[in-house]
Amino acid sequence: MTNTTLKLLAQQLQLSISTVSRALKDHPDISAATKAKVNALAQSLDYEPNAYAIQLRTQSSKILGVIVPAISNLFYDSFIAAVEEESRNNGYAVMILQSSHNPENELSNLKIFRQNRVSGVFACLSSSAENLEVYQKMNEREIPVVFFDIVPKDNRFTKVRMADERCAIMAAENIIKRNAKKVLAIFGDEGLSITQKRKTAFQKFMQDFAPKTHCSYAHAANTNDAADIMKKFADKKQKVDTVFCMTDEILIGVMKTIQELQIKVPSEIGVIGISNGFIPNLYYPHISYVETSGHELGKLAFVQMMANMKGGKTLTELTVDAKFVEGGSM
Amino acid sequence: MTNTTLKLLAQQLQLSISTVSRALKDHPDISAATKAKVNALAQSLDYEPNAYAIQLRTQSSKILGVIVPAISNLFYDSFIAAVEEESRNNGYAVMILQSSHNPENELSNLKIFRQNRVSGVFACLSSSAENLEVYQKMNEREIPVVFFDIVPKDNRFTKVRMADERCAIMAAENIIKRNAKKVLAIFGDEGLSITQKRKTAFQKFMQDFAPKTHCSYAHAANTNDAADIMKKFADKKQKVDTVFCMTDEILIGVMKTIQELQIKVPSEIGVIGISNGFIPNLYYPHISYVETSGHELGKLAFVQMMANMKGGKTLTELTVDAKFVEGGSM
DNA sequence: AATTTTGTCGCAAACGTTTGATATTTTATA
DNA sequence: TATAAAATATCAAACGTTTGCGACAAAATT
Repeated sequence: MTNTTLKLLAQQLQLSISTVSRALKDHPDISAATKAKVNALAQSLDYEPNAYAIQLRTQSSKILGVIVPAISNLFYDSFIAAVEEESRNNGYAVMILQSSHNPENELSNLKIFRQNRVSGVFACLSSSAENLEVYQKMNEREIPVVFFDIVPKDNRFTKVRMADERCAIMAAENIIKRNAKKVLAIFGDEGLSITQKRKTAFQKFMQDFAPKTHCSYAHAANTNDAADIMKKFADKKQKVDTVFCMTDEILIGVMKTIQELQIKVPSEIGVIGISNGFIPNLYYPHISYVETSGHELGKLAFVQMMANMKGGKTLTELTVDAKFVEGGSM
Repeated sequence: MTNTTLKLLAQQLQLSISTVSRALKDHPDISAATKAKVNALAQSLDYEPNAYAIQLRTQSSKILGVIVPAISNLFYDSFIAAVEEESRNNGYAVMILQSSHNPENELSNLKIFRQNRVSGVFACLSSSAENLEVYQKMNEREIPVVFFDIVPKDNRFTKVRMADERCAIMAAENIIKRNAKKVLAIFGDEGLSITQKRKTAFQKFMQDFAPKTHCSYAHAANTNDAADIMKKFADKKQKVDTVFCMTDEILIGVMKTIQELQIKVPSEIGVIGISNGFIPNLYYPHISYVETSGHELGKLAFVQMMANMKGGKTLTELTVDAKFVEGGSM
């Protein structure tokens, strides 16, 4: 079955293509009678405007691109969900590509976006090795880029992210409030700026406000690493009374060890994390956490995108605030 | 900055547009010398073919659509991830839309796909009220549809899904092996065919092979429901010794109650689920589960899509097999 | 009655490609 | 040396829209 086009409608109605086009868009030049006829036929023939032709003609697509390290991730999936929702409500469709933490994929994904002439891209850097010229090139082509979560240091770009320092400090506050004496703080990939920000803020805060609290620092690349680290610090000699987990992956690893060794929470050990809340609520008692909402971030990113597309360049760095959610683990 | 087009390249090289086009595609008609020149200029001017023009001209897009109830979901996110990966490796980009379990959204999403002339769509039904004419219309327009997970009964369509009956039976087998006497089996939304299939198979198997085992059946719409149900069955009078959870959501709820009441797993209660494995491994001991891999299903769906796009209609219903993964909860 | 305004509609070019047919030059064959 | 064959490059139409401009009638204004 051949697709119905403006031309086809025009032929059947003995009208010109332009008249049909205008009728369908409710253009004032066209009489009500004609509009009615056109709409009726379009309806019965299932006319669907060809987005390609429109985009080619108008040089503007209604598609936004999202690059994410992985779709299957508790934080990014909710970010994507939020962006998709906002987009759809504003007449945009979303194209999602994953970089799998691989800069090469990131590049080829960007290429796909360029070829599909997306009208904007949300990007999360896949590695600490920032390859920014590509993004700069996007901007030169008037394709706004909004970075999220893992953002470049460079301030030629628009960025939205969690209030990383605030998150870390909030966690530290609650650790101090618990009157912890020996703290284990496990952070993520050392290469990422997000890690550095959180760690620096945490460290400084602890030194300033609880100089007598002994803090150990560790980095875990994944869940198993975190479980191992926790194991090491759970033995008699260096037993810690509070553990801070920078990510969900780390929290999961830590909890694995805690459950395995049957350490009591919160009496024997206090646990606090940074999370969107899903994982912390899986345990009993619920783990206390500083909330970072992928959903919120997605919504913020979207308004930034719209702002960038409408007005001139708004080279801001916005953060979404964090809040502490009391579980029963502290 | 204006985009570089074939026309621009042609002008600068004093060649015709068609020559440039053919040179870039390594067409045998064009001499090596010309090809070299063209490629060099294209490179230095960052030429990117305009996907819209190509799609308009060739009437075929390199975009696939995915409709999913929710992106932020432990099963669907891995399905999406797999489809995206396969697609990218085959030169396709993926457009993802969520229906939020709402048939209306499902319809408008399909519209977006039609207007963007996607060359195929993966669809997961958003409700038991199957609105199939729309999908039939897609097929008539030669846009293949591959249903996944929640599929229509109608056999005019291509479907891939988990081997639902097998999953349930495998779980039942392991329950019998444990020598369970009082079983609580919690299933999901009663309206979905996937629930019916699993429940029927489970029930029949238990009756046939362990007629003396007492089974209670319940349905939970979400995590909290499951937690409540579990609470009811954990009291003295009707204490169960084994619980079967049809979904991750249910498992989470059940485990919440189990942790809260400090019931020992597996000595006091055996727990078994159907899952992709992420959630079961969060607990200690790991929960035994029948594995249903969204990733596997995604890969299967993709090959079905390719088959449908190449050859004629292959109206098959394929299932991906399940396997039992021993945790320590049985 | 002559002129202007208003209401409808059509013409044609453009967006950036692809591709069958055709033209031109070079090389090989008779 | 003439002629066929091969190599190379060009022409022009088409894909389905949008949109500035012009055309023509009927209605309104002088």
